[in-house]
Amino acid sequence: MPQRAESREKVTIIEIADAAGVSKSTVSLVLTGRGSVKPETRERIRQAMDKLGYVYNRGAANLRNTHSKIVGLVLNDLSNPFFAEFAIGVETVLQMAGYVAFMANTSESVVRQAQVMRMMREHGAGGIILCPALDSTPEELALASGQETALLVAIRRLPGVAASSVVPDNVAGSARITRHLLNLGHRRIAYLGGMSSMVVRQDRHRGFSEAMAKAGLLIDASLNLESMPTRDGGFSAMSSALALPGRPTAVVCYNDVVAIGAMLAAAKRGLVVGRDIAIVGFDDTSEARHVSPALTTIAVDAVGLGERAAAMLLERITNRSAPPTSHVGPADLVIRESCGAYQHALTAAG
Amino acid sequence: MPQRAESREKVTIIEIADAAGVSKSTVSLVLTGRGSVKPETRERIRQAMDKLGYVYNRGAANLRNTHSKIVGLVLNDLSNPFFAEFAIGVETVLQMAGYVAFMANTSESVVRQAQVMRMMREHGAGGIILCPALDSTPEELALASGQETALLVAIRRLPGVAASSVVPDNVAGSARITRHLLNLGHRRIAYLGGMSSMVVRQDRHRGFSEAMAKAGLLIDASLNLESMPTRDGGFSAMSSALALPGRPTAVVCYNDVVAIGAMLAAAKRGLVVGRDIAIVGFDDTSEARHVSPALTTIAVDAVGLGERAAAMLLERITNRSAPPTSHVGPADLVIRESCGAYQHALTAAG
DNA sequence: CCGATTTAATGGAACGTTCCACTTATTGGC
DNA sequence: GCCAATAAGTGGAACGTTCCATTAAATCGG
Repeated sequence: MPQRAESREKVTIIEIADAAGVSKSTVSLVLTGRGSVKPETRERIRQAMDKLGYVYNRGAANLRNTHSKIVGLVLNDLSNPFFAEFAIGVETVLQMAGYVAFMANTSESVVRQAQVMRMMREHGAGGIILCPALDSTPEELALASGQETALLVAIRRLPGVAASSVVPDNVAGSARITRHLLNLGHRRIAYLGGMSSMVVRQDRHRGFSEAMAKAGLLIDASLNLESMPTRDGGFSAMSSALALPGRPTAVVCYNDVVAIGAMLAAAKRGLVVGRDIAIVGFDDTSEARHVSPALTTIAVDAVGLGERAAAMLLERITNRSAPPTSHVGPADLVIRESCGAYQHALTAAG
Repeated sequence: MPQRAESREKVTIIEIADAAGVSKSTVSLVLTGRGSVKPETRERIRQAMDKLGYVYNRGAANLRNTHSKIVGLVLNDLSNPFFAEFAIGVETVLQMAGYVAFMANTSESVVRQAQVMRMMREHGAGGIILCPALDSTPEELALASGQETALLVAIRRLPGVAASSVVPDNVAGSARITRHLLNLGHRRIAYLGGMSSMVVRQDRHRGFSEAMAKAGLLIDASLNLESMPTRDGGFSAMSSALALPGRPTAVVCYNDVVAIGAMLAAAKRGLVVGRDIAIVGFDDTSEARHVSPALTTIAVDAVGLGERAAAMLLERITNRSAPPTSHVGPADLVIRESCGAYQHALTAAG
């Protein structure tokens, strides 16, 4: 009866060597596939490993190697499906390359972030993909990741940090969706949600402003409303917006979850979204598709960004001393119901 | 200017010792906090570590230790918000205890699952929390986790595997929501979605059957419809159900995502969910709350299950040789709109 | 002021690998 | 049949820690 694990204590390369009647060096050779070993011997060693239930000890190997096949993935908010999808993309590519991911969730806490990054370095991670927590500073990150560990900052750009980066094209996406509303005839457009201290908000708002300016429109300062980037935040900011004397006819939201909050607020006031008012989001999370009316938004392909991030990090890990690179991913307009485009088409046709 | 990382190469405990004028043993003492070291000396060592940018090497330490502070978390479907929430719960407890999680997503692939579990063991994980991929067999798992690595199976019960387990009370939850529909006067109730090979489906369907039997109702075999546990699966299964000669007046779905698919199918046939037909789910994902009409479902507290799983695993890791334990979490009825309870109350009152 | 105890610190042998420098066998060219 | 080249395999010194057995110095009770 072969293939039976029957070990009590940890079985090592040396016991395999004894069982197969070779030296530990030879076992190491078949483990790493490096030297040349007679097929017959290789087979004998393989069988000994199966029989004794051998488990390769990467910790010990890395002690000599330096090359660890571990990558850290630090997420600011795993409960947000957008980041979950991003993580899936990252993981797929890493697994393909034989790497394993240390995944951690910071819940927007910079102290947790520092903790987990330190942990990852201590475990010998060759690189870290970081979606930084809200108040991350470049200084912190500089010392949280030494030059042993390649750093890649994703999703949230972090000016002033020497690392690779992967972000969606927030400016272009925001400009795109704003133009869409302008094309539908809207002139009084609000920008709603997110705090202006957030870099992503700054980028998206810039896209909005540029599109408005290009259309020759002034921006009414009262139509720029901040909020927490949550459903509740969107709800209350939208409530304020609707109480304004000059109520907007269209609203560009910071992201989908804010937009959905805003939609609820509008509905509560008896407005039919897509007819009485246009509301659009950003991200194209799966919720955007299934909310009613379905949300017009900007798709940024979270999975694709994750894959790209992983690929770029691996490149930088293997090809050490390559300079940090940046990638800006596409941001595509997805027209659904909440912008009233179909309503509009109908009116125009009839 | 203190606190400056200025290392080119990896700095070790020995260099710290030299810099602080002590032996490596003393540095190890302050690192582990074990022996008694003069506060003054401790401080000197701490400063040397800061100045040289020392990073503790856990791989090397574990070589002696055996105790690794790594726990693996293997998820079958991270894109499902339910598992993302579960993961958050797990991670919170692990981080609190100074552990770090190796998180991996198998996308229901048993070969990926085997790969990542092997990887985790190779990295010296002290335990693994596993949400098993669909066709996992007890045999595979037995050899995928040796007796070095404590195994805890979560969410999906796996009969015949010697491991701790944490699952929600699927039978009771399903019975509960079925009784709710019976109380609303429904008699012709379908069970929809999931494949009957899935243990979770078996448990949930059993709860359904028992509640029906207790109400003295026979189950019409044509009203037990399988489907993939996805939105599309729910959609097509519901379409078939509606084409049936004796159409059901209520539908108990395998989970929320199937239920949402079913709702779409019903809406497409011109039925108003919650008035013309009752549809209920299971899990209480965040989508259930925000879909329209809001979904009546069973809440199982994914985060809580995750926390519990992590706590139980840690217990078993530290208190080695403790026998495997099981936990069955609560499953509470959440009444919203899709079951028509409000409609029903209205009718009853008027 | 002595022996016993406590405190503070130290070498050095593990831990399980890799990999370099070697040795032996085997093969090939001529 | 000889030399060179290749194939197959081997010891032993790292790698960065921990921890046991010691030592040296300080403290203490009587």
